[in-house]
Amino acid sequence: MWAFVNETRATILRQSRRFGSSLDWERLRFTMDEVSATAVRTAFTRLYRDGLAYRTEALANWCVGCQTTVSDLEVVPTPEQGTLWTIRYHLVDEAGSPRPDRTIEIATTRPETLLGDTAVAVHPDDPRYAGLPGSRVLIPFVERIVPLIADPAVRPEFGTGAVKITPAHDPDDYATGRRHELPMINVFDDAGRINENGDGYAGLPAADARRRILADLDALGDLVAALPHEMLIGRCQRSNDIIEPRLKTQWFIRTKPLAERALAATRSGQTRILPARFDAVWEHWLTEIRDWNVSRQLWWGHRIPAWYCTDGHITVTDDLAGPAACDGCGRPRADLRQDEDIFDTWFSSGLWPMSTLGWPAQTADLARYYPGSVLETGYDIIFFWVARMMMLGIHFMDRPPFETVYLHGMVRDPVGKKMSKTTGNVVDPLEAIDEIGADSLRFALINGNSAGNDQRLTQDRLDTARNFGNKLWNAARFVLGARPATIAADLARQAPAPDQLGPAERWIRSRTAATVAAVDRAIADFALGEASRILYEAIWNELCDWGLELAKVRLADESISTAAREATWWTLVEALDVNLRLLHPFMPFLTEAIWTATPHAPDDPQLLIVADWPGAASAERHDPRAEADVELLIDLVRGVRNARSEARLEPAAWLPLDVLAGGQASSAIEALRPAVERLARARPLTVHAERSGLEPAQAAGGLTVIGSGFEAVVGRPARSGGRDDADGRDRDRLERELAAAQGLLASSQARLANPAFTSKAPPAVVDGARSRHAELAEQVRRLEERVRA
RNA sequence: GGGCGGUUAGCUCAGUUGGUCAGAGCGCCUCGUUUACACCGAGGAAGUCACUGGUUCGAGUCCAGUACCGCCCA
Repeated sequence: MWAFVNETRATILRQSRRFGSSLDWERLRFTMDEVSATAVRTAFTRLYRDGLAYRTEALANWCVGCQTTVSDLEVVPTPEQGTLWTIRYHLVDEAGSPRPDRTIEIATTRPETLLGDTAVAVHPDDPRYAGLPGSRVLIPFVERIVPLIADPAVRPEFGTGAVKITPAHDPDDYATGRRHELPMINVFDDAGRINENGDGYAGLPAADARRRILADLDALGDLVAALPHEMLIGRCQRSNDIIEPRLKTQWFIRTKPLAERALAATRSGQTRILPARFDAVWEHWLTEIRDWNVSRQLWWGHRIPAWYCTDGHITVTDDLAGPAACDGCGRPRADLRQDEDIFDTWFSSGLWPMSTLGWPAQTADLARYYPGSVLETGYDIIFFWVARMMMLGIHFMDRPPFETVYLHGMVRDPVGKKMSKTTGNVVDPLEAIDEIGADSLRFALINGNSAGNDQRLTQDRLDTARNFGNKLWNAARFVLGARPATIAADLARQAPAPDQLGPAERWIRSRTAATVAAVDRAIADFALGEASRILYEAIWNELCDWGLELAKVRLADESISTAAREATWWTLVEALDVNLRLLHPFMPFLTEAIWTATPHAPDDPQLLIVADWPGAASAERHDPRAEADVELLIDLVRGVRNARSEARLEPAAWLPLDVLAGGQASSAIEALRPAVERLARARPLTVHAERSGLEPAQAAGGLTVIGSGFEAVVGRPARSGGRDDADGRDRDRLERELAAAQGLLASSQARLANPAFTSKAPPAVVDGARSRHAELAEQVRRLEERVRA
């Protein structure tokens, strides 16, 4: 057994390590460790003394395959096609003799259990059976005379409306039996065969007994009908064997008082469950909770520390050496017999938040780390584990074990099926990591996901994550390789000189600060998928697509000062540094590797994993002006690229660009002139303050680009003549743009024309709509002009 | 039977206080080997946000109901 444990443990640890789990490995624990044994014994002993653990004979779920009882949670109701038999029972007279003329037909799906019948029941208001309750019925074969009772739990519409009652083998019948104080007769043995109470059928497996009994009933003429019947069969979650409810003497935990405190903790907010919708599940389950059967007839586990003497006294002790004598009569240890059973594994698991910290000893660890802040686990384990940790933690520590319970969904296979070893659709983490890397697997799992929802793990997702890692790696390679020769390779990271920053640099810093704020907010909300998406976009679409491209222009610009080029580079290093810190929890290996190669500030640690999280300092870098300037550049560049592409002009050609722009737009373009030139492949670039400046280029057949705050004309290549259809395509493009803009303008018009909108909507929204409207109107005007020209 | 979740572009999925929210990745179409990256770059096409009604100036987003899929509990 320990060999198996060690092997499994090694696998789990290897997976965790390779997956990059950042854990305190010194605190590694296994529920069978000795520390845990003490905790288990102590907990049980205290529960017993508090009257919360008791031993009784009650109906338990018996798994023939596993040879143990299991908890209600481990019984899976499975729809199966069965048969509903109608059987005729004979009533008896006062002398106990059967009366052939008086019979009652009962319906059952399990005829073999009639050997354990101790009553027949009908609904008290069922007119068909009026007057019958109080009479007596003969159970065939075992020749037992049992009462015919009335009980409101009987469903008149089921079968004949009369049912046999087998309290030892059915939960409903058990309840009925308790209400009517019926005898409970167990007719099965541990192997699922009929026992000595089954008279002539003793020794037969249940299925055989059923066949024999049906045949015998038929021979007597008392098998009335057999109809197909869809029913729920309880099957063992572990072995899939049919669960046989049986009477067993077991230890139970009285859960009501424990559950109440667990509920109080979530209701008061002392512990919060995320996503909040699981509150309802939690409430329902803990409200309806039944006592917890903790006895298991397995040989591997924590043995129940209860001893019995021949008089039936019970001695429970947390002393690992066992009791010295019987608590009840003082009989010596030698006369005591320890309970054969062990505890349900969830009993020791339920103590986890305490036992791992040394409880019951009042250790420093316990004082320091209990309660923990967040428990993160799958929603399928809320009852099994979360509820038990909460109940036991609160009972023993007076405080719930965690402040937040964060529940995630299941990872499913590409077609949405639950991964299972028997289906063979499991993704082996180690294989996936070998193939694609731990960071990719981590990122894929986090990225496409929202809280508490299941997700499919597909190759696409893994590829996307890997490509992202590759993108970042190459971006970092570029940044590190672009270091100006004037900066020593081993120089400590320094902030870029503020007076050397251009709009592009200020834009990067501003956007990076925004990323920090957005990621912080998402993480605070436990929106981890959202956080990863923010980083994906920030790194790929902002830093790489524009930040690096803009920086390239300056870094290569010999006409600006060395100090300016250095500032640009330090800006990139800073942006990289911040993004690496933010991304580290998601992709620890890659970010650590890159960061190691990146210049560090003097007070930085050696490793990223212990480096500070980007803080408030970055928030001060918010720069609306720079953002507006670069947004204008992006609009302009995109517009030009679009026009050129739609007209199918030679991509590599350098074409003249005339831009009409005033005020801030004009100075933004001037400040970013080399960038606009290079990114729009525009040369010469001329900025005009007057509309007439565009006329020559337009007259020469240039492509018009209209954006918000500017209008531009891309010069046509000189040699385009003959069968070139660029004119037509360009006109098509402008007409499409015009149609789209007119559509937007019309709806904007309609909205503003509605007095209810202008009077009731918040002023900020109305103002926004108005300026948007003005912008659209301006664009439409310009487009119309061009289309008509 | 009760409860919950889902239904958004061909596919897989985001969209957290109702107002630039109609998005992303992949796929698809057209280009492209400008010294970070073809695991890439530029451009493009593509959705009556399941359906019906309601609340609201305004609904993918809130409410009610319906249909289908899935899960949990009995």
